[in-house]
Amino acid sequence: MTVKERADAARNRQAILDAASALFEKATDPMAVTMDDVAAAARVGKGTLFRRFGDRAGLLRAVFQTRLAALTEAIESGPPPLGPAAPAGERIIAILDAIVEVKLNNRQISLAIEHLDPRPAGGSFFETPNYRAVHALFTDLLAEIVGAERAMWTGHALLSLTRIDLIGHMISVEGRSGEQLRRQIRDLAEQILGPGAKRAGAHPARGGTSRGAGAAARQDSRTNG
Amino acid sequence: MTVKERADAARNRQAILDAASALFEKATDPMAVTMDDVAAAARVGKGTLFRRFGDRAGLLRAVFQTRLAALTEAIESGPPPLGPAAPAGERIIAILDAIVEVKLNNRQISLAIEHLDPRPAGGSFFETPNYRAVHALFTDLLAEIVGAERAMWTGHALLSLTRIDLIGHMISVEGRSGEQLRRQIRDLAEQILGPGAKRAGAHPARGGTSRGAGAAARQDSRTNG
DNA sequence: TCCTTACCGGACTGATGGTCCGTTTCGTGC
DNA sequence: GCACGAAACGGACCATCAGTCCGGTAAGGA
Repeated sequence: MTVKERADAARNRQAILDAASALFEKATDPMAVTMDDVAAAARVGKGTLFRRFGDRAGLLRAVFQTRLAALTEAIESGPPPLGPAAPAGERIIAILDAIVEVKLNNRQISLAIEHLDPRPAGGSFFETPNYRAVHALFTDLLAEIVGAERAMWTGHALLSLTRIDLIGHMISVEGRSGEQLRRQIRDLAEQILGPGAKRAGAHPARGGTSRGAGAAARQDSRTNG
Repeated sequence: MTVKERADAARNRQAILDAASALFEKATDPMAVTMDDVAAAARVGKGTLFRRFGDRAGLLRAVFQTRLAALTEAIESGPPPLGPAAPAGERIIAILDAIVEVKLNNRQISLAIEHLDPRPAGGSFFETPNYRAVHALFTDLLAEIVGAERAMWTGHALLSLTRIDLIGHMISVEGRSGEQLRRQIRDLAEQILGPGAKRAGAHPARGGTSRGAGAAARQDSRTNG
């Protein structure tokens, strides 16, 4: 971003994102979409593909990021219940639910992303910028509800309810509906948050993120993927 | 098992299991242990390896099964709190804790198993005999505690707390101790089970698994892997 | 001891992520 | 317009593996 991206480069980036997006949408098995497929569909050489996105993981994350744009925006600066003005408990539940919704609408890509090899240094999904950001936000919000001591772990636990392979299994194999599922997650989350959920953080300090809540909430909260 | 396995076949099977076991133990990255490595270490040809175990997944499961033998036995017919005589709530928590323990003691293999490609039909980890069995058992026990309606989902939720990638992340990246972690899981599980945990199923019908509890408890409960 | 049959092993294949480098295109200074 | 260096392009090429094939071997019953 220091210098302007060349026109052909920009064009190709977009072509690749579009092609990949379409391919994953169609695919019934995300692992079946190969890098060659994407390159071919985008009418671009493999070299180009890899230079722009580094590796398969980079491409997947880039594609997913576009699907998250709206949610990210809503969390960062939208109105309640997703936005910063919402009471902590409600906000957590709303975000959790929104994450599930996005994942359901983008099942293949989500699956591919959560299933990436933990091999490449710092790639274990939990170290993804997306995951770290939501988890940081959750930790922050949870501190008010379950106490700082349990906040981090509770954050992980809540997010683990949204894992796409589990969700996918319940839908495909157990025959549940998306609605049913979201309600169940919601209910369990409420139980985990406990009776304190409705009380705590009922009204954050006027005028934005002050207090401790600032630390995590300030960093961009690209959503968990 | 219809006819007796030939002597050399048995010898090779054992050699392969031992070699694989050792390799995974040593490895820092489970995906780095290739089938060729295993074959070489076991002093056996690849053909032999694949005929015996079918594919990588089969080998991994076979190896893991050996690590689970004790726990499986304890759950199926051991004394409380793991065995059938324990009150449902306590039993669930004990099993959950034991699963975490086993996974921690076999981190590499666990990681490899939970990270298998969902591609091959019926391979999504949730459809693994191991997972299905524990989940069935949990569902059965949970019916008494949270009601039949929520039993299945609660079972999944509890088991998702034991996923090795999450656990591994908390230990390696967040620097938690195994003890700390097990306590946290235990606490959260108790909260999820709710106040009913201690009450329900306090004493199973005398003389073994009668009533509804039988259905799932009866099938061998190789533990979640 | 002989013969059938299951077993063995390692060369070979196919798929795929990722690299290399000669060629092409962009964008800027003249 | 034009020339030119930098940046981007593209697809042949490479390395790595899971999984297959089949000629050779040896277990173990008759």
